[in-house]
Amino acid sequence: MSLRLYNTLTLQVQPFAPDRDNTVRMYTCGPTVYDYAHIGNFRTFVFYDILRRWLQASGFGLNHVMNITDVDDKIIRNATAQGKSISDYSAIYTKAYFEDSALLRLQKPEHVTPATEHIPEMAAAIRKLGELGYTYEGEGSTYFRISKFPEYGKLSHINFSGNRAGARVDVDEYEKDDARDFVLWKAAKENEPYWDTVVGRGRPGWHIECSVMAIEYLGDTLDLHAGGVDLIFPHHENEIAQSESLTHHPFARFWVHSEFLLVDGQKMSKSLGNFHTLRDILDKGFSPESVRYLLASVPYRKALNFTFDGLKSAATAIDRMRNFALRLATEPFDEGQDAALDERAVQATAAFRESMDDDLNTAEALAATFEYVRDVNIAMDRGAFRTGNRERAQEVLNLFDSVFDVLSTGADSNSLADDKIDALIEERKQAKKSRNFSRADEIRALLADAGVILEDTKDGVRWKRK
RNA sequence: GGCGCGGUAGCCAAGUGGUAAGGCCAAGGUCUGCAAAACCUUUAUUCGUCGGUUCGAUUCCGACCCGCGCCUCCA
Repeated sequence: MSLRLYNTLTLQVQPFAPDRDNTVRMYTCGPTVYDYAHIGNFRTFVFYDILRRWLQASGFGLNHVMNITDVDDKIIRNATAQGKSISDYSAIYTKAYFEDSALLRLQKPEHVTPATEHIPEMAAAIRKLGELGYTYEGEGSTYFRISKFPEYGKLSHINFSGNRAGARVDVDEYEKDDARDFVLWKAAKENEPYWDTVVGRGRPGWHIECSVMAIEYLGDTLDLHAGGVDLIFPHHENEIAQSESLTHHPFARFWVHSEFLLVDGQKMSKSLGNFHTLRDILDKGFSPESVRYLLASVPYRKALNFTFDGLKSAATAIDRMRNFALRLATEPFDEGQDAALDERAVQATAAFRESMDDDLNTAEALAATFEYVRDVNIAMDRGAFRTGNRERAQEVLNLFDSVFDVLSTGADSNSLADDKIDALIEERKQAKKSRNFSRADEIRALLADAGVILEDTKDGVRWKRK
C-alpha cells in the first residue's frame, strides 16, 4: 500500500499522490511572529515535518511553502508598546522561531514567505476580486462577500443556512454587511503601519496572505494544505472562498489538520500557568530531541496531552534506541550472516512503512521499530547476530531516524575530545587490571562530569555522550 | 444551542467482529569488581456505563455519563 491521508474536505482517508510530475505542492500555515512559539504551535510544526519527511520517503519531490505572518493586530500592539517598528519587532521572533525549529530538527520548507514581502500581490488579488464582484468596501476597508460564494462551508462542513442574522457584528473592529464576511484589506488607522496600494492605504487581513502566496509559488491548485484544526474555520474556509473565487479552480486537493495539544489535560493558557515555550522546557533540562519525540509519537489526528512525565518517558525511549544503535555500531559480532535476522529486518521495514502510510500512524511505526530492536537485542545476546546482518539492521534504524530524527545527540562535543576520552579509558583499563577500582571509578565519574558515559561490556569498554 | 473528537493497564498509547501492539514506570531475576546496557518473569479475563444486533463486540447500533475542541483571534 502507499500513502493514505485523512482529508478534511471529504472526511475520509484517501490515497495521496501529487497531481503531476511527482512533486507535492504543499502549503502550511506558519507562525505569527508576535512572541516565542509555544509547545502547542510546535506540535503542529513537528507534524508538518513528519509529513514532509514521509512524503520524501514515499519518493515524492517537495515544493513546500510556509508563510510567516509578520503583520497582525498583536504584532502591531506589542511593537507599539515597545516603541519598535513592526519589522524590527517581528524580526526578533522570526529569528527565534527558526532557532527553535533547528533545535527540533524541522526541515526548512522550500519557500518561507513573510506576508509583508507580498503586500502588492495581495492588493492586486483583492482588486481582482473586486472586479469579479466578490467584494465591497466600507470606511476604506474591503470585505469579501460570502453570499457570492455558495460553497462556503464545504471544508468545515458547517451549514450556514438560517444563520444569516443580518446583524452587523463587530469582529475585526470594522463594520460588515454579514457576520460571515471577512476583511480582505483593513483601512489605515491612526498610528498604525500601512501600505499604499491599488486598494488604498492600509494593511492586509489575515486570510489573504495564504491564498496569494500559495498561488504565487505553487499555482492555482495545491496538492496539500495543512494547518492546525483550529484553522479549519474560519481561516481555511476563507482561503478557499478567496482563492477559488480568484482562480475558479479547486484551491487544494487535500486538507490535513493536526489536533490540539493539551497540557495536563487542559487547554494551554497563560492564566492556568501551563503555558510552555520550547525555551522554557529546555531550561528545565529536557533535550530538544525528547520534545520532538513526544510531539511526533502521538498520531497527528489525536489530541496530545503534554506532561513533563511524558517528556521523561520520551527521553528514556530515545536512550533505548540510541543504546541499540551504539551496540550495533560497536559490538564485534561473529563473521557470517543469519538469513532469518535479515528477513526480520525486511519485515520491520515493511511494518514501519505500512504504519506511516496509514495516515502517518507514528505510534504504530514506533512499535514496529521497538519490537525489532528487542528481537535483535535478543539475537545479539545469544550470539546469533553476525557482521553480515549489520547492514540491514542499520537500514531499519536509518528509516526510523529519517522520520523521527532523534538518534544523533545535540552534539556539544566541545567538552572533551575523543582522543582524551580514549586515553582516560585506557588508563582506567590499566587501573582495573591492577584492581585499583577506586581510580577506575574516579575516571568514570570524571568522564561522567564531562557528559561521557562508559559501559563495560564483555568485548571491552564503549562510551557515549549524554 | 449547533458541529465535531475522544474515553483501552500507574502514565502515554496502537488496534481489530474472533478473544488486548509498543514505550515509560514498578517488583523480582540473569549478567556484573562496581555501574551501565541487554534479556527474562510479573503487571488490563479486560477496553467509560447500560442495553441491542451477532455463534461471538473492546471493535457495529442506541441511550446515558465524563472530558475536550470549534462555532470570536488562535497551531
